Parts: sequence; structure tokens; C-alpha cells
Amino acid sequence: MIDYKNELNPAQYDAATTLEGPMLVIAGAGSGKTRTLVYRLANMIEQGVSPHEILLLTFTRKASQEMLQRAAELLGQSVGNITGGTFHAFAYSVLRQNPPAEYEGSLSIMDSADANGALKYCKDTLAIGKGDKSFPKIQTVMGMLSKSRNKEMDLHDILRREAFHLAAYRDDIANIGSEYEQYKAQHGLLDYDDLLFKLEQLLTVNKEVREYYQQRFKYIMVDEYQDTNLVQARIVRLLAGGHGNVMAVGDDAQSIYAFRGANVQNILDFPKLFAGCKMVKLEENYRSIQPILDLTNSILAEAPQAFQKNLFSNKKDGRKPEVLIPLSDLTQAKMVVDKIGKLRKKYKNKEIAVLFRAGYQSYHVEMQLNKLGLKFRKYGGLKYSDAAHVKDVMSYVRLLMNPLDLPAFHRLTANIKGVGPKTSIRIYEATQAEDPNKLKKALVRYPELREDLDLVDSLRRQRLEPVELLEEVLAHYKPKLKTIYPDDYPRREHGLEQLVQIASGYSDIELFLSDLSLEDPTQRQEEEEQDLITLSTIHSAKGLEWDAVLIIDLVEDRFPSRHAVQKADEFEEERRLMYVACTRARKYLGLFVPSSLYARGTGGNEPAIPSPFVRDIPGSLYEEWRENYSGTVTQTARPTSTPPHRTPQKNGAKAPAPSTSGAATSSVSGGKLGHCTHKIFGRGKIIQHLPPDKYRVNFPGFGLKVIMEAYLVMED
DNA sequence: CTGTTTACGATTTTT
DNA sequence: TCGTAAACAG
Repeated sequence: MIDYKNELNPAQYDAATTLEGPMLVIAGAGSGKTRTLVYRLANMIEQGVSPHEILLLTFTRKASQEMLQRAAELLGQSVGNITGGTFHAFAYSVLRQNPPAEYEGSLSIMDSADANGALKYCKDTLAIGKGDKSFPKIQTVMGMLSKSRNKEMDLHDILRREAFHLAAYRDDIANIGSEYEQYKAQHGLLDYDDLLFKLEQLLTVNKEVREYYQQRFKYIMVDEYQDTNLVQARIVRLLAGGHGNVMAVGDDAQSIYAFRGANVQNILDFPKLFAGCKMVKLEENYRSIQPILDLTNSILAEAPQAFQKNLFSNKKDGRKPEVLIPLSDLTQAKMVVDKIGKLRKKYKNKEIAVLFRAGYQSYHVEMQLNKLGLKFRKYGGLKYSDAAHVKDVMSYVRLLMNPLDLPAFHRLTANIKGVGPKTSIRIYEATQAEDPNKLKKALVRYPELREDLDLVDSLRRQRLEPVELLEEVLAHYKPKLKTIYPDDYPRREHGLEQLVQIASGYSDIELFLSDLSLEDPTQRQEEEEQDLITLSTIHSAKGLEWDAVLIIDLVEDRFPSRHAVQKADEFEEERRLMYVACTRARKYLGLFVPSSLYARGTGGNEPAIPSPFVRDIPGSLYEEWRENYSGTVTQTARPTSTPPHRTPQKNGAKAPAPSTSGAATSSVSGGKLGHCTHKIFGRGKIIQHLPPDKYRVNFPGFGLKVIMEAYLVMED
């Protein structure tokens, strides 16, 4: 028997033992949210709930598997067949079992590359934006369309809010969008957004299906609820409609997916949506030492939040977090790796993580780690299944599952000499039109094409296990590898062996296919076993924790990202991102603030401005270390008294460091720079004086600008 | 039309 | 740095 009362705190106990009725759990970072869910799962099983009746929706597949595994350990027995995974994966599995008429026999999931390619194709078909240099990039168009769908707002409003300068292209973008919808319908394709909308539609329209799932899943748990979007919330309501036994878990302070349509309002509205909703707040932090929490609380202090939280820990002792100031982002890498070297004496590799805003920022650190032969694993950035050779191979499989899958067909033909996009589409049409003459001509002209199509046909006739299927495809594809990718085919060949490895864990080819695009199955593979250092984007670090966490590139333009400085809500999301990053740390937190950034254009270094998220931390909450020109690192002397809160420019220690390129700038450390007003941008904070007559000013709502003194009205 | 070269440009985050 | 898009040659 599990002693719930002793092993959980009162709030956790409450959450884990209330099984009936709607419940909202507001779980602060590190407050034992996962633990609570695990105990709740175990409790359900102990109470005799059938695993078949439980639905556990999480943000990643990994998260749900971990929970199920921990619950099993707790119970000392398997938890059985609990349905768990992401909304997207769940949606796909339901759609697969109850295919809407129009998708029977032909249904493929498009990844973002497919979707972009399809959109490009639509744009070209409609001959929109030809030769127009300022026509928005296809990714931009896709971004707008997807945002419009995810936020369920009119494209017009999205453009007005997010990209005013594209207003002139509104009709073009809308037309490309509707062409894209047609394209998908014609070829049995679903993109990520479709999975959710089609599931909602199915559950709404089909009473039988809806009632089946309502009755089947008597208990529903949704993790990371703050990162759900509108349609996901409606799906939850549809599923829980009958009984209302649904628990949403989340933390509004950790909402970091608004950019893809997540709506924090969902978690605020949850109690309204489900009458009689019980609410539990988990506030005690079991993860971090108090000095780290002091710092994270100060980050959050500046943010407006709906659910007040006051994180506290009983681990009072420990070192203050460190702010480390390398001379540049290039020396930052060395400094990071040096730091890791020291931390390794105390912590295991797998308890050390380097976090960053965007995938490319870890580049220099990766080089340095490689140099020293330190092994690491990188999360975020490119996915395994994005690799061209993997997509090549999978396109055979996709085509055999869905003969209409045009993106897959294009991939396949692109590797045939002499066949480009135009020929490819003609051949595709010939196969569809069953025009034997045309097709025959093409087959004669391109012998490779015949081999490819024969292979797909023969695979379709057989009923093979995923591994066998892949072996056949690889036997056919591997010889091509050398000619297609002459420079690095050995590496790719190795990658394909890994693909076979992954496939061996599946008996259902469709599941294998969808997991590859909806979850990253490689993450499971090397799992914990190896003692690897982690490099990760902050987004991919969600829900994880390490003893030691180093965050790099904490300067304006990088973090917050330059794209997010314009609008207040995006800026706040960056702040929450910073909060998420810092709360990953248990014992050590290091913030790296390079003094200058390598400038691609000029080849020199440009001075960098410390991130506002660091500037705004009271100096008493951290220690500061600065790299000297000699390469040594010394602690910055600082006043013993706490500097007044939120007046960072008075703290000389946090001023931007002198530029490495000479006396181009004056330091802010005089503390004289205050605020100023600009005719158009309004009032802003002066960040830096650029002699003789320019200033760098941060205007709320407009971001950083460099302005001539003549246009500014100074305050004293 | 395809394939290659060159120039340019631009860089979030993920299912 | 990388990757993509326009320009050009076959």
C-alpha cells in the first residue's frame, strides 16, 4: 500500500486523491507536479480504475511515458494500457480508428517541410508574387496562416496585429491559403493544425464516436495546460463532457507557446468551463535551493500574473547564482566549457545543462565541447526526421500508405536525374489519370522511376513488418545514397541504420510513421543510459531539471529575441521563458552575459547590451564574475548593500562592458543616463551613449533604437 | 526544363 | 555560417 498522506504534502495529497469531478492544479515550477500526477495515477489503479479508462495528455510523449513508468515503479506492477501522449498523437490515433470518409485509404501527416513545400507549390500554381521581391517569404506566409488558424482569428486581424507591413498582401495570402486547403484535401494530407481541428470536427459531428470516447475515458488528465490552444481546450471539453472527471495541470507563469497559438486564458477559464471545479495550488518548491528561487521570484515579480504564486524551499543554504561576463560571445564558449569542467567535479555530466534561446546559439559551445572530447546531447533545433535521407526513405513508405501523397512523390522523383518539379507533377498526374501512354513514356525515359514505382507497388502488395519494409526500401535506396549525397554519405548511412533500429520497436507501420513526425522517437533511444551533458533550447527543456544550469547569450537581441521586443505580450513571454530556464536549476545557476557579439557583417565585435532580464535582477541576489583581457576571471567587487530595486542603470557593475574594438562607446556606469522622449517613439530608457551624438534607447513597444541626440528630449 | 553557380540574406521557439 | 533564391548555361 502506498502511504499517500506521508509521501505527499497536503496540497499534493488533495490533488492525488480527489478523483471525481473537475480540478485545476496550479503547479509552480518544481512543486512536485509530476510526482502528484504519478501518485494520482497509482491511486486510480489502486482504486480499481481500469487503465483502459484513463487518458493522459502531455506535452511530449516522453513526459507521459516517464509518468507511467514511475507510477508502475510505485505500484510495483505495470500500470497497463493507459492512453498517453500528445494531443496531436492522440488526435491521429482517433482519426485513424474512425477515419472520416474523405480520408479513408489515404491519410498522411505533413511535417513542416512538407507543409512549406505545399504552400510554395500553391503560390507558384496561382502565380502569385512572381518577381515581387518584397513578397513575404513562404515561411512568413505559413506563419501568418497558421497563427490565424491557431488563434482562430481572421487573417486580416493577424496581419494587422503582427505584420502591419504585409497588409497589402492580405488577399494574396488568403488565396494561397485556400489553395493550400484544397491541395491538402486532394492529396489526403493533414498538417499539424488539421489533426486537432479534424478531431474536434469528428467528435462534434459524430455522436457515436463522441459518446464512445466520453464513456471510455472516465478520467482525463491534461498536463501543461497553460500551453494549450483554443481547439485543444474544446477537445478536452468534448471528451470530458459527460462526466467532468478532468484534471488540468499547469502554471500560467510558464506559458511559453503563445507564438504557436497557445492561450494562457485557457487555464484561467478552466474553472468557468467546468462548473464545480476544485482548485489546488502547489507552492512549495522541492527542486531548487532558496538562493536560486530568490532570483527566479525576482524575475517573476515584474510580470503580471493571474494566479499569485510564492515559491519557497526549505533548502535554505547554497551558493547564490552567478552572473558571468565573458568579453565576447566567442570567449563565452570557452568560459562555459571551463565552468562545465569545474562543475564536473561535483556533478555528473547528465546533471549539467546549457540552455539557450535559439538552436544556433549553442554552436560555439558545441565546438569547444568537441575539442575537449566532452560528449553532449542537443535538444531542440533540427529534428532527426528532418534529415533529408530519412525523409527520402520515408517517402517510399508514405507513398505506399497513401498513393495520393504528393509531397512524398516529389521527394521520390527529386532524386531521379533529369526530373525536376515540373516533370514530377506531370508524372504524378499521369499515374492518377491512369493514362497508360504518358506514364509509359515517362517510365521508358526514366528507368529509375520505374524501379521506384515498382518497389512501392510490390511493397503495397506484401504485408510487412516495419523493419522488413525498411530493409527492402534501404536495399533499394542505399546504393543511391552515394550519388545523392557524395560528401557525407557514410554519416547518413549510419543514420539510416538507426532508423531501422527505431522501426524494430514498432509493429504498426502507421504508428511508426506518425511517431516519426509527431514525436521524436530518437529521444527515447539514448535515454539517460549514457552520461551526457545536455544542450537544449529552453522550449525543449520544459519540464526537465538539472543540478547545474548554464544559460548563455543573455543580451539584447538574443534573449529576449530581437523579434520579441516589439510587442508587450511577446516581451512578457520572453520573460516567462527566462523564468522557465532559471527554474530548471537545482543547485547551481550560471547566467552568461557576453560583453560583445561577433558581428557577421563587419567581421568585428559589437558591444552587447545585457538582457533586461539580468539587468533587472537586484544585485544582492547573485555574484558576478568578469573575464579579463588576459583570459582570467575575477569576481566583481560590489556594494554590500542591496541596490534599490529596478534601477539597474545605477548599478555600475551591470553596465555594458567596454567595447573590445576601442573607445567607440562610453560606459553607462556613470549612472547619468536616464530617460528621454522621442517624437514618434515616446518615452524610453537610454541604454547607451554612442559618441559623439547618438544614443541607444529602449522604447517600450518599439524596442531598441539608435537615435541622434538632436531628435531626443532628455530628462534629467 | 533541369542542373549548376553565384549571390545574397538572414537567422525563434515546436507539434 | 548556412541555406535558399535568383541567374545562367546546357
